[in-house]
Amino acid sequence: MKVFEELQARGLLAQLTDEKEIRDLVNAGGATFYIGFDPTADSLHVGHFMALCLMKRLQMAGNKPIALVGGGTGMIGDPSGRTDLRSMMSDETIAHNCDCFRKQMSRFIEFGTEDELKGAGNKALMVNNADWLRDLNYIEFIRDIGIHFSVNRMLAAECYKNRMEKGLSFLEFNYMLMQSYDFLMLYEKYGCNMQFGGDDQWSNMLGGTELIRRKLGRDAYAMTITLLLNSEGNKMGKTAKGAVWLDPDKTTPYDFYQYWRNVSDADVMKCLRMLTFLPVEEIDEMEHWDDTRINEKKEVLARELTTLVHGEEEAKKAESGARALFQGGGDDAFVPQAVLSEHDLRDGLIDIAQVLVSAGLCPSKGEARRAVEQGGVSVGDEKVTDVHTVYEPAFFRDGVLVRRGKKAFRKVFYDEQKG
RNA sequence: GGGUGGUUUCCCGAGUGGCCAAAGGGGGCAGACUGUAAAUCUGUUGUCACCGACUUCGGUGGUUCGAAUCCACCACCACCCA
Repeated sequence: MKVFEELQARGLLAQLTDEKEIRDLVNAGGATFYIGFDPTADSLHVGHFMALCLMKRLQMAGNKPIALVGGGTGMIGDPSGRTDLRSMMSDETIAHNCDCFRKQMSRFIEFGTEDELKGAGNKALMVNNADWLRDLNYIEFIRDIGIHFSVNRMLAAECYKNRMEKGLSFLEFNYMLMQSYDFLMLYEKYGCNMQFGGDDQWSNMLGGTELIRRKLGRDAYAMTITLLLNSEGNKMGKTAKGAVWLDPDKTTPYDFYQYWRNVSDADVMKCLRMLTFLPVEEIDEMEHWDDTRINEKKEVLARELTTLVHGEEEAKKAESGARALFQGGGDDAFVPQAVLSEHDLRDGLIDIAQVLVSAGLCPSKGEARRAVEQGGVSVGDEKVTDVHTVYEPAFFRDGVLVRRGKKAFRKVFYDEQKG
């Protein structure tokens, strides 16, 4: 199976400007393609994951990837799918975020130099559109680029529609022009003939192919990836606490593993297909597993993805920790830990609410107290029923498993040296 | 530039002088049922030294025994007219 067919089989492809051309180019390894990333945070998250995988797959098939970070467009903010104005960022923040992106992306794709990209190889390149957007001359820009855009057509575009009610500033309205200009620049500089992106980027991407056609009379192609939505129709990778990050300091490998271990039944197969690198045949096979093995599927999903992002060792630890907590067995050395210190003591003792808060299991003592009152807390094997329960620090010397609710665990230690 | 309406707790949204830590819904959390799923039901949802105290209703001042509620100014937003 060639790449294109594989992508298709995994249900990754959403819209394409020219299916036949794209298939031939991509399968022959003849594409130099780019995907844009807005540097809105200092880590990539699950929402970027599919794009990374796509880059990896295409690079493995011999195509040349360009990762474009939107240092320039990031200063404006893409109005697509948003209902409010995105806050602008300082240069330093953007530069820092770009660095972080590069580091994380290196796990997936192989970067090289500019010359390598232009030459025969297919090492990836990372570029920043601030390099050409920043010093644009307004008059020249609107004369050379702006003239090719029809406001009427832009307003009809999906990405601006939902903003028509809420209000859309001229600043943001320019986003499409800049993204189109990016494509044009990359085409001229590196012969970049294809752009990929999330399905919500479709209109912006078309803007680019059209601009290239008008300015240069050449064909360029665009293709979007299906947005990964859960069965409720929301973007995946978001939790109540925010995004699921790829950075282990922002989302621990254990939590990352748990996120996938807990996807709803309805979403498992879709995730396996779209996100993992397991052979399509193997996934097709899993389709026929009977319902009792649903949890097995979830484990496969969680293990595969955690391995991709954090490495095999971390994935094993996360799995082992999870098994220790939920199924007995596994090794509880890998359960997330927390350390209490002298600061947590009151009269030489520590109360249950403080334990929960210090261990990061509850955000406030009020909530901690409530959790206890509602019977959701246990320490060791004992369910805690009294809010006023106190412990000797020595009790935690060798680590005690503290549990809040069904899924939040922490192995708690006491160490007076710490802090 | 002119006019009108608005800014409430995580979100939406009630509240127009004391009975307001503030209705209702969503979301979150906990419990029951389960499969670390979904659905459903129940409880809960500002903070703390939690029978009590403290802080919150765009900002700053003011009126009042007492303000989210009244007044003044400022900021921001939406809609209409130019």
